[in-house]
Amino acid sequence: MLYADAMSATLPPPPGPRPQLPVELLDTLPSGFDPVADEPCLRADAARNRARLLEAAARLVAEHGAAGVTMEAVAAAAQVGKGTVFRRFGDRTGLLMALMDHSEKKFQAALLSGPPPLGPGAPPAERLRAFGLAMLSRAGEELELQLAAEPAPERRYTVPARRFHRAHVALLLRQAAPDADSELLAHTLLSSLDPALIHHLTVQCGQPLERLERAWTDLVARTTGTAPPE
Amino acid sequence: MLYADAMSATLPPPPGPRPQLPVELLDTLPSGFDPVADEPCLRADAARNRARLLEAAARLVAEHGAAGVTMEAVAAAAQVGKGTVFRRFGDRTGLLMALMDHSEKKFQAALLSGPPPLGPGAPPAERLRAFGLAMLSRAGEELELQLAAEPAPERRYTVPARRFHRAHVALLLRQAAPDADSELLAHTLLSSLDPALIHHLTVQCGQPLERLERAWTDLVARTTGTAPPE
DNA sequence: AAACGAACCGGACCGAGGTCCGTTTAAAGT
DNA sequence: ACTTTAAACGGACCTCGGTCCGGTTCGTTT
Repeated sequence: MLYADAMSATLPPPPGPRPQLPVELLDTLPSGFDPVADEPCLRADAARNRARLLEAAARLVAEHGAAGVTMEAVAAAAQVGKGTVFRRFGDRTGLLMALMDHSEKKFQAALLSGPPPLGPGAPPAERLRAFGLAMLSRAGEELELQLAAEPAPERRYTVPARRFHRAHVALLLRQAAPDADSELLAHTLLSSLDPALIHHLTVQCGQPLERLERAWTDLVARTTGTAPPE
Repeated sequence: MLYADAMSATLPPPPGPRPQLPVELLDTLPSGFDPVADEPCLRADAARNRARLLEAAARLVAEHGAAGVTMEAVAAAAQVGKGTVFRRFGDRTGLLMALMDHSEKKFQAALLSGPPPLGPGAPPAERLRAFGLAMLSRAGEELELQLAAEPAPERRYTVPARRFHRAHVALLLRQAAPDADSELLAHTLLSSLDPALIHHLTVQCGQPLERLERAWTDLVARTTGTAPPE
């Protein structure tokens, strides 16, 4: 199942060789859990600092907004050296994405094994519709973080979370629109849920979320050729 | 005509009040041309430095790629102070976009008054198709620059060039798919021509441009409900 | 021609992301 | 307990985008 690949960690294993084990659930599970991958098995101090850093970062977001999350500030707030932040999260984007990891993993779980129509059980077109609505709803909550966490253009489409979403949408499309290029069409559909676009439409243009929801529903109907639900 | 608005200059007039005159063609015309707008009427030294800077920037792109275009390097190469670069172009993104202005203006002219199917005269769905193919072709040429010129997420959808494209696509959609939310659908269609996506698919995934072209054609057909041209 | 003011110039300066490398330390082996 | 080693640490350091402000220049007005 190619889902597994996309489920992988936010941060690519930076140092050392790593036996392939894509699924990483480190901070929802007791440390030392994973019997195969050793990447999540951080040294005691490293794990402690990682937790500290995430907590500090979250606090900074709450207090000063995402723009206030400076690598130096996070390091200071966690009483840790700056280098440690970069070693753990790679770069600012990595840190911000790690901050959203919980929410993302929960979402992915809902897609894979939650109740329909988001999870399996509903017809593909309807699951697609539910997917978009869920994404819009998520954006409503952590839009600022999603914006701030946007990686450089060259990396944007290789972010694990996005690859997962793409694989999910492509899978549904393959069933709902068998004659289309589901891979590329998945890209297109996902693009219309881009946080930057949502921000532009809602915050900058003052459009209500409902309009975006209607547009998504309509888009799904058009591309899959199914009739829109009234 | 709401085209006019989107045709406006790459850089918003930073200092002083400006009588509304949207169309700006400054560097294709002798300076001092515009009888209404005074923004393009730069002082002699300013105009000279602007030209120097653009030339220097273009040379740097040619020699070291877009990544080599450092504001300081450009300033040095143009034998000009760093502050001057920022005064003229606002920021790095502004400079890079100015570098693409010629090509963009030509493209816009082709859309507005060029020969069909890109220009007026062809049925809307076909013009849409031509638009996407033209965008893909353009991306093939100056992809690197387009990537480097990508603005921050909050500004991405307010860039004049993009607003123009959006208005154009929305106009065509209003005819080709009257029952859709043409504004939002325009956003969606445009997103699938995003330089970052094109880069990802062609450079990183090695997909041939033809596949993207087919996907675009198919997408237009699906969303407008018209039959795809065989 | 002289004076005037707005626009422009330039480079010192700042903040933030990211790198580097000498030092420390956790944990595995003896 | 002692050695060893790979990993983690931390903060000095670098680069680059962006700001600021005192000095200069262009174009105009009298």
